[in-house]
Amino acid sequence: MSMLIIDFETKSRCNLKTAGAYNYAQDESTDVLCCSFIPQDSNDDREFLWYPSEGQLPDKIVKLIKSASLIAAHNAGFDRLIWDFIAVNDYGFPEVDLDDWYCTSAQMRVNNLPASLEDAARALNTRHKKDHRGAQLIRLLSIPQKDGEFHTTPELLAEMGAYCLQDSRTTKGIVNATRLMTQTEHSDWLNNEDINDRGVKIDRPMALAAQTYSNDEFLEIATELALATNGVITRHTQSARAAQWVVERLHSEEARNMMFKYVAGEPKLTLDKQARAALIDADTLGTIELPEDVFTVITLIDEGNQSSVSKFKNMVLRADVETDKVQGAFVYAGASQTQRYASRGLQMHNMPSRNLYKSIDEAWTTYDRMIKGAKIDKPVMQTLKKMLRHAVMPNDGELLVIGDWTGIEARVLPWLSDSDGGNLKLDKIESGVDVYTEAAHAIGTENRAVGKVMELACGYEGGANAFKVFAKSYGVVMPEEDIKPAIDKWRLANSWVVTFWRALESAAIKAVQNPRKTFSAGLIDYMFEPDLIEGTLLCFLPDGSTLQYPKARLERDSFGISVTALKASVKMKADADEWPRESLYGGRLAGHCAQGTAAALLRNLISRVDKVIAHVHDELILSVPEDEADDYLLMLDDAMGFVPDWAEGLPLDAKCEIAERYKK
DNA sequence: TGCGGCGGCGCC
DNA sequence: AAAGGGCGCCGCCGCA
Repeated sequence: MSMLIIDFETKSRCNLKTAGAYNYAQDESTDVLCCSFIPQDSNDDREFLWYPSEGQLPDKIVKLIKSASLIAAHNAGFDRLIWDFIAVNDYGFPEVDLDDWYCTSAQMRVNNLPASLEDAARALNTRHKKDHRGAQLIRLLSIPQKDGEFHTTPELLAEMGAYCLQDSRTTKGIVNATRLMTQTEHSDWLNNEDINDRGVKIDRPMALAAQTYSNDEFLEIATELALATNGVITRHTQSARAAQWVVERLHSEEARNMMFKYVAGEPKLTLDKQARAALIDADTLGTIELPEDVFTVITLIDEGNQSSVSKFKNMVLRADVETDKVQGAFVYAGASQTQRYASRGLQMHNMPSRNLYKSIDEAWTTYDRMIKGAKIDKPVMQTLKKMLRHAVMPNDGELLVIGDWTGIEARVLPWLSDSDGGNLKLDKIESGVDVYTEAAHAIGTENRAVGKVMELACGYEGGANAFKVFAKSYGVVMPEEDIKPAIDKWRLANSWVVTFWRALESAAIKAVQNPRKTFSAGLIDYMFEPDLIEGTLLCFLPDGSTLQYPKARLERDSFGISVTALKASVKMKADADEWPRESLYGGRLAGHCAQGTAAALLRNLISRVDKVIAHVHDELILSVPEDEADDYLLMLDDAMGFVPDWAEGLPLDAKCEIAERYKK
């Protein structure tokens, strides 16, 4: 295998960040500034740099490309588009098959390292100092200047070339300091590129109308806020100011206490959604009395705080002008701890799903009003929020087929534990026993909601805090002194999971103590590889895929020894000298294994199913020709119920439906 | 003016 | 045995 690392620097009038890579690459103003080529082989120190001013790509580089088995780039999705849309047509670059692309950022993510070149290099200590000049050069050369023209200074271009080469050297460094993607990972990455190319069609007129409504509403809210607060608060987003303003106007200690949340044990003043709900509820019940202006302010902030509405804006900015499709929304292994997918740009993974319209007819009624610009139900922001999913639509002449796995993680966790108690739980789930009611009984209550909160909050070693967070969102109230005993009772009734936490933790510790030997917990295997990334703890999931914990080591704290490792998702602070770390206690390991295995199931499903346009962790969305929708529905139902060889004994069940619009 | 940190909010 | 975990985006705010 010979890999050629390439890197484009480009310029454009199109805003890459807001328009996305697909629009950027196809914008007529987009052009190449330079491109670097470096073989990945550490024994091969050739380097090539090409500028468009040299004319067509020289033969020796064309030969180099043709002799390479893979073309690698950091965020190869971007370089692939520049290559296909610009370099092949304008500069004689040879065509490269999709299958021959390789993404080094994806390689960082499968190694559980930060995705960006800069951060991956910092985490690996291969390059410490942030390259401010690089960012400066991008501002100088890649975007139009104030006069609307681009700099063409040869000196600056030469500096950009050097910067481009340096990036490729850094890429070569991090590629060779970490594990390459396996064939399966590479093929899953390619499947993701396919989905990104396909795109998600959005309803442009509806998204545009939504923006008009929300702009008007934001203005109105701002005016009323300023009026109610004498100009102290001028926007609903001024959270610190609003919290201060409100707390100063509360009469009772009890009311003020509702405005504190605890972060790492420290009390913090907040006027977040839960604090607002608590204040309003207590006022309604009469246990506290809110001054009228405070009530007004809280209500206004509630109405304004529908951040999801900004997705309408993203849809319009990112949709292709001709096809109305948003491409490139998914990131393979974007969640590096668990290898779940992430979604960016038009973030498909956090569309509002609660308190939506009960029937699609109600949604269509609102839709008609929106398209006409007529009045829609108040509060306006809530109405728009309800409509957001429906702005995602099938391709022309097609229908959506949506499938949703039932309680996937609640099944995966007991299955992974490979225990009698876990199997009993699976049997109950399969035979339709209501596990929430049962959990309620286990802790001595008939209240099913309490049981639900216990099940959701406790599976990953969550304590009283976790319980409270879930309890609030499900409207469950439990006296403080009852919480801890309830958790203890739940753990007693689910001792298989407590055993599994301890087993995972112990296997991880033993693995680090005994390099290259395998230690099991349930269906999970751990092994420590001392020569990978300063020592990496490998976690093998049942499908053979791995979760990685780089720079793993044993650390002693007040409770004893535990494994700690680099935490990719927390950004290293500018003045820090080591990348942030995390402690791998049993509950956290269990969470990673359950999410990771669910993600493995989804990847497996995606590799078997055609016409996928989107997915949301346990949900798959296809766009299929209308007259084939019934067939695809049956197919998807089968595909989602199919249990791969490696998952024998795991019951899978899905709800699938045909829909004219995306919905919950 | 640009940035990094942080609070807030949405989802599974 | 203490600990929910995993994300991305938006806007504010303080600092350089």
